[in-house]
Amino acid sequence: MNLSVRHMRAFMALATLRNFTRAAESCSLTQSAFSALISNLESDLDVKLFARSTRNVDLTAEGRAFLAIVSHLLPETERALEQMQDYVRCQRGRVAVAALPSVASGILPGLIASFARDHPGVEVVVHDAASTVCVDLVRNRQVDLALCAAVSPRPDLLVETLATDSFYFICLASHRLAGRERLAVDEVIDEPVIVFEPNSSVRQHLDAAIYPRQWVRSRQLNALSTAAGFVAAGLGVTMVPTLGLPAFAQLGLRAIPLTLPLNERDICLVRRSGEDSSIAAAAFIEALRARVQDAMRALAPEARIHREAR
Amino acid sequence: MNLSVRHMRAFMALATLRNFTRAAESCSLTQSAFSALISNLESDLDVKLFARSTRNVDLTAEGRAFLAIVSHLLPETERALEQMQDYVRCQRGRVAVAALPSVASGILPGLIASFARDHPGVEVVVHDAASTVCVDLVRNRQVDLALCAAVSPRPDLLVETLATDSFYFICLASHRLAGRERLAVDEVIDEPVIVFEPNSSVRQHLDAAIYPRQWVRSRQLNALSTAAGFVAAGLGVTMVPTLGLPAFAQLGLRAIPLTLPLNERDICLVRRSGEDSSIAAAAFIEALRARVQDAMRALAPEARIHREAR
DNA sequence: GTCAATTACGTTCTCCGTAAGGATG
DNA sequence: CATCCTTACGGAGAACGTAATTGAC
Repeated sequence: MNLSVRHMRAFMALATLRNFTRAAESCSLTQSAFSALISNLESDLDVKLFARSTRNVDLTAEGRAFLAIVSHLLPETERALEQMQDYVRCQRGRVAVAALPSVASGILPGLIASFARDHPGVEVVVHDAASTVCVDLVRNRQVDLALCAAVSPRPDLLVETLATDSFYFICLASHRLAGRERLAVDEVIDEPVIVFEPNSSVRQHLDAAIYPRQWVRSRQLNALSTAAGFVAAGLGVTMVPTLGLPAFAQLGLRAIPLTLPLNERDICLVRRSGEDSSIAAAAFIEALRARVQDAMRALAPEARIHREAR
Repeated sequence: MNLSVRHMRAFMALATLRNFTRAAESCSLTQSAFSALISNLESDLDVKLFARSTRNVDLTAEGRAFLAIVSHLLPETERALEQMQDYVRCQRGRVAVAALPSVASGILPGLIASFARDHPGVEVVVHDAASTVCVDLVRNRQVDLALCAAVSPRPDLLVETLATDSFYFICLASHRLAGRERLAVDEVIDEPVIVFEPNSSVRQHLDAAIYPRQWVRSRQLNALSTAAGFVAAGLGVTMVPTLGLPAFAQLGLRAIPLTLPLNERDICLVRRSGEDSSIAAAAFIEALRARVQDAMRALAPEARIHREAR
């Protein structure tokens, strides 16, 4: 016995309308095809479900029992199919994303908000972590994708550069370099700077950028916002990429574009290779590709000044 | 989309075994047919459910969602089909029977007990009522069948005589006729008898049997058991059919076969014509036909004496 | 080279629609 | 005779099996 949704729909139509001709219409079938369908259902179940005279159609006792069953089963089945269509239309699902703290705070909020508008019902979970942790989360299948700094190529990973980020020198408006439009590395190399922890991707990029030279370190901190407080309090200067700028958006601070030997820091999308993304994850990646560059441009102080000028 | 049990079973098999060849076997299909089946399911749902390399089969994210759905839906559907099979195998259902009190108390208990052994899960409901009420219950579809006295033929009723019943003269062992093997109507016509209510089928048959003559009525009662008490207390004699004898099975009472002009009282099966019985009702009727005569013979005092003698 | 899934292809069976048949009011 | 369900029949498409093909270890 191979009961199908078609069988149940036909049965329900006939049980409700008690008329083959109209039930057939409601199923978009000819009366004869519909008759055969019901007849097959009956012989498959090995039960007469309808007592039909040429003039009247009525449920048998067993037909009433089947009606009681199908009344529950059919809606449940159709709900299940609807649910699957929601996955296909990307109105249901789950995307887990690992991201560097700067990415998570800088561009994900706006991006997730607009993704949620297009795909209500899709849950987006964000893990913020350092680059190496992000990559491990991808490899362990704890997340669908990661947004982090460039990683060494591995056969099980698919890495794609989504955007490039550049660095800014952060100081008080009263600092001697505060009036400059752009700075070169040699102009700031002797400045004691507030640096971040060695495993942060910002620190790693900055260290690598001037290797084998080294920065003059005044302090070492963890969070961007802490560094912002220190700079605002006149306790030093620092350097951060565009994505880190929102933490420094407070009065009295200047962010000046900085030219480094290794000037661009890649923001990469990392996935497992040889594995298709879920529909929801694919849609999220599509949204990322479409909007990451714009989102980053919006964070640059030039853009901000431009916006304020309007 | 026409999801069927076959689809769900195939999906569950593959999701469980993660191997096309073995899943195909478990569904009694060749590997190629099974592959096509899964492929059709995917294209019907418009979702890739399995990520397959030539070496490995794994669920996709959407496949896992479908698994969660089907894990509930399939067992429920199979339970529903099982339930229908129970109706077919007559292990589930309901039979409503209307019967004369004498039938209900005389032969139905044993018959229902043996029917229940063969058909556990089938509920048998008994309405005991006078013949005319029984017939109305059938016509109003409140019961599937009635066991009652002969009724005047109607086009909407199907009447079948299942058994014939004969009458007995009931008296104390000390009564002047107590020693007789058989009595004729003339021998008891002048005896004041305890009669039953005019609409009882026993009364109607007894009155009709000697029409236009009439019985000498000493008392009029309703229940057989009441009459038995009266006779045992020496308050009179009465006459009942075989089916009424169990109520008089007490010490000191004699039941003597009586020959009346209208000697046989038909016990009829009454159904609605032009309508098939439910499977359960049909089985009950079958059991009735097979066992009613034996059940009635077992009630006759001759049989009882015979049993006691062994 | 072997195991496992897909593709190719011919047969069979099912499903559907047109059209004729039969029962009932 | 009009209505409504069933049966008859032919064609389109689906399902299945055999067998060849592709791909990964």
